[in-house]
Amino acid sequence: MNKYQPQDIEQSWYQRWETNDYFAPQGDGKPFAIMIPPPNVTGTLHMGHAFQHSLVDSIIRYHRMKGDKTLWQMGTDHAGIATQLLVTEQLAAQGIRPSDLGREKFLEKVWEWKAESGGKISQQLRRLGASLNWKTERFTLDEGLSKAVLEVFVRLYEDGLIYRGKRLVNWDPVLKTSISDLEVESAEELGHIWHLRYPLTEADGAADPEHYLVIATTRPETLLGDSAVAVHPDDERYKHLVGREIALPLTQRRIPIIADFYVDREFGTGCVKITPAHDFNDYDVGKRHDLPIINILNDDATLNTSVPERFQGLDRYAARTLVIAELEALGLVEKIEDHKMAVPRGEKSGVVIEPYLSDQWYVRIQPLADPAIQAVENGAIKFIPQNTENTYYAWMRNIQDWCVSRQQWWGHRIPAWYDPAGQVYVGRSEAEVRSHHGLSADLPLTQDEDVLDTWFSSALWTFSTLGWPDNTDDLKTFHSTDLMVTGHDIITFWVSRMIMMSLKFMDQVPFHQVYIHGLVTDADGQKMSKSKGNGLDPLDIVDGISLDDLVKKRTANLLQPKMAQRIEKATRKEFPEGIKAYGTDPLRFTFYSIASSARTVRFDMNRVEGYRNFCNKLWNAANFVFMNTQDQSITGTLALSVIDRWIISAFQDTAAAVNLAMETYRFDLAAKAIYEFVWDEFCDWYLELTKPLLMATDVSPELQRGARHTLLSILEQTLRLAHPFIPFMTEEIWQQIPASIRGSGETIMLEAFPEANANAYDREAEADIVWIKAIVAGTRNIRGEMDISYARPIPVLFANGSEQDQRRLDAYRPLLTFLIRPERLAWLNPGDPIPVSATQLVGEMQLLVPMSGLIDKDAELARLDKEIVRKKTEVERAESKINNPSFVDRAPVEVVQKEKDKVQDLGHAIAQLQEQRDRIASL
RNA sequence: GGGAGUGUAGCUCAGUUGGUUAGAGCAUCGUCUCGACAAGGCGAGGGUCGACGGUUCGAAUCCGUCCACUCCCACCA
Repeated sequence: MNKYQPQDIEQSWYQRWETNDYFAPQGDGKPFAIMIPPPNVTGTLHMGHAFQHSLVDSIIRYHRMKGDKTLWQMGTDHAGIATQLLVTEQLAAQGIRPSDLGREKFLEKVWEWKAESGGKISQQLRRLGASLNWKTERFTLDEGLSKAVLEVFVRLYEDGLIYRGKRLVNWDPVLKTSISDLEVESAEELGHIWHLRYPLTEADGAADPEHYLVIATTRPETLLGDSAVAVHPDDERYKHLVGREIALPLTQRRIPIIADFYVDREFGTGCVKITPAHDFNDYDVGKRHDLPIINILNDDATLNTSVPERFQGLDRYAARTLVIAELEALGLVEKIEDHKMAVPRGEKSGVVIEPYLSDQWYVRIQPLADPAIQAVENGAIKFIPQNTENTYYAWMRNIQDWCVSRQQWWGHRIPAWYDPAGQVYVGRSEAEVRSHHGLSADLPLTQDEDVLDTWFSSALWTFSTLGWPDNTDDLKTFHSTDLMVTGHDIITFWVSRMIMMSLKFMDQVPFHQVYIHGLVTDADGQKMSKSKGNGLDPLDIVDGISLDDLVKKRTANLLQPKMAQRIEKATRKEFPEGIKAYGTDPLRFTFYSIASSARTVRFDMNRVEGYRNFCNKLWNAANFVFMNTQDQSITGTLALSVIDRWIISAFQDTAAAVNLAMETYRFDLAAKAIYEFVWDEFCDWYLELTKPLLMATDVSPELQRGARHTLLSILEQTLRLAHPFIPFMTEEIWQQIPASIRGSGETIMLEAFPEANANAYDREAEADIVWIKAIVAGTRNIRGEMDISYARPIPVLFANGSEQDQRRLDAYRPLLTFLIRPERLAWLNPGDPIPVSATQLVGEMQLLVPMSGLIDKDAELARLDKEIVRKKTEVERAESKINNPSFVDRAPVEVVQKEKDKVQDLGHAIAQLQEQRDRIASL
């Protein structure tokens, strides 16, 4: 075998798997299905994806190997706003505006773009090794899914669960569309708060220059849309003014002073301007007091015709400047203060969001939410880890009607038509609408211009991908699906809506379990993001990237070009030599290792390096196995030595641990169990212990065959156990295992996943190996501490041993000789003279290395002292427990006995060591 | 303001229902090219488990208070 070079083996295997259709559900096993959270069709793979899909792939491969009829459903999302924005930007670069093209031409461009770049993420998923069923790949805007969307919308409408209404929504003035609460991100920003004087009116209605209320606002331009000033009903300062009027500056309007409990007396002056059309709270106040709702904005956040002419057409911020200037001229600005406040920005556009009054479609959510809450409460759906269900409950128990219309072009167009009188008809098509409502053919109907929120179609994902509304075989077989794997940020957007829609239309939960994984951050715990320039492309870890290319990638297309320099500096510091090509398997193994139940997982390149080393270790171990088994007989009568029986036994523990870890989604523990078995047991001990056996000339052929067989067999089983995590290299090595061991299967992917075999445990062999390890470790410790080269043979003597010790020494002398390189191994009988020696204890037995010429007296004294002190502190601790009557009384008998045994054993040990120490000291 | 989480070795993290000498990887120090592997072998050092109190025979683990950090939701104009 060659050196371990992941890039040599990974690509070709994936192609073979896919060509041979190994990813398709097969067999008669229990169905097991996971739907991929559909990535944006025009997107690229980021670390979060790579992490998530690696986790899912291991689960899928695990179930497939277990014999389940396993489906990992592939699909992509049309990602309405994001994709339309992307294409709009592309066109802008060519100097084209969407409005120049018109709806249809623009959509053609988007489909073109999808055709061009839509395959990218699929290719990246293949590089990751994701065993998705490509053959049934779906797209949220394909024909079938569009049919499902239409069906759902119409049925909801017919059930009275969809309605149209004029409300305040979050409005993105750049994208010119409504967006959902969830797509608004608030961050603290520094701004100002203006304290403005609002003059009271005099009896004749004119402004009273002497008497005014001071109101505080962060948005002075909205003054132009004020309908009232509110005070707290119990506020003694203002009680007498309720009912009087304000002469609203800059306008000719007079507005009332009202009393409402919404007002916080402690804040500012206790007077609040009320602008119902431009603030969610004010909107509610306005409703309660039947105030006029004065919309002062156009859809691009310029001021409209309901304000005085000089403000019309100004952008909201230009208007703010002018409003303040005029108020100052009038002497109505009391003061301006710096102010920290949460500013809502559009997730996609980054622009400040306006509450904006517009006509929108809504889903009446409560009737859908109630059963969805129950499904989690009664355990039909389980969240893992369980506390993540709090996020779900918090959202669902406070849920607001869902605004599902978007003023976009790219998406599912709302199936509603209007006649000239404004009457609305909802149906599956214009033809259906006409026939259903008996409309004459010459009545002109125009379809609603809006499209649906992207999450509307995603909400149907678990069943629409399987063919719903048709009752297909796939739907019957795989729904409800078994597991949904996603990040906690997506619980509200998606998980909750899938549960609601699936219960409504399938009368089934969409999935039985939801595994919520942590968020991948950089090594400093910072969220990876384009704007911070700290993101990593998973494929750059697989394939490697030069420092210059990495810098280029991170600083390209920044929203804030100013950041480029800082990002470049940080990147050059963090990756002075770029990133090496580590390969997919090591990257994947890293993901499993860091996937504990923590809410954030830091991605640390050092760990990738460590797990690359692990893969290399396994590779080289396989190399060793093949070297020692090729052209050698492995069939015929076999005899298993103690080391064979031990490693077989140890493997069962590992298999049990990995199975348990997979059932509980503890990928880190699965990875750890495999890592430790391969490295610490198989490589460090088993391979070493087989060497003397395989090289010996005086050992029976049966035993040698047994060792060769076990080498191959344990390697083969280990490969199967590790396959869900490191699929490529396990396949590559597995293919080289002789068919007499591995069977005639075509691929490791479809072989059985190992389970612990209760009959294969051999505790006796395990105990013997523990003994051998202790002997070897004892001499190694003396060698290491005394600085005795491994090349120099040392005499090793055993004193005070039991019969069992002697039996073991006789049996394992060749093994020990190989591992220890002693000058001799000698058993001392009681009464034999004991030379002054460096000493290690193995149970009661003393392992002695005579000091003559080898060992420094002071060094050995120091070594013994250290050991004696260590044992003494331990014995003291145990003794204090035993001497405590309440411990002896109350602790379980076996715990007490354990402490007593410990004191006794340690007592003997200390006595022996002390004796040795005294002898050496007296030299 | 409401909710959740985290704090264990220099760094990143395990630690399963309270009973281990508190572990691992990386890093550090020493040493070794011995028949798979220097992307390696062997040996070693390193922690009053955030702080304080409580429950208990016994606390990293359970409870309370506090400190520090993180995230989510709702936001005071």
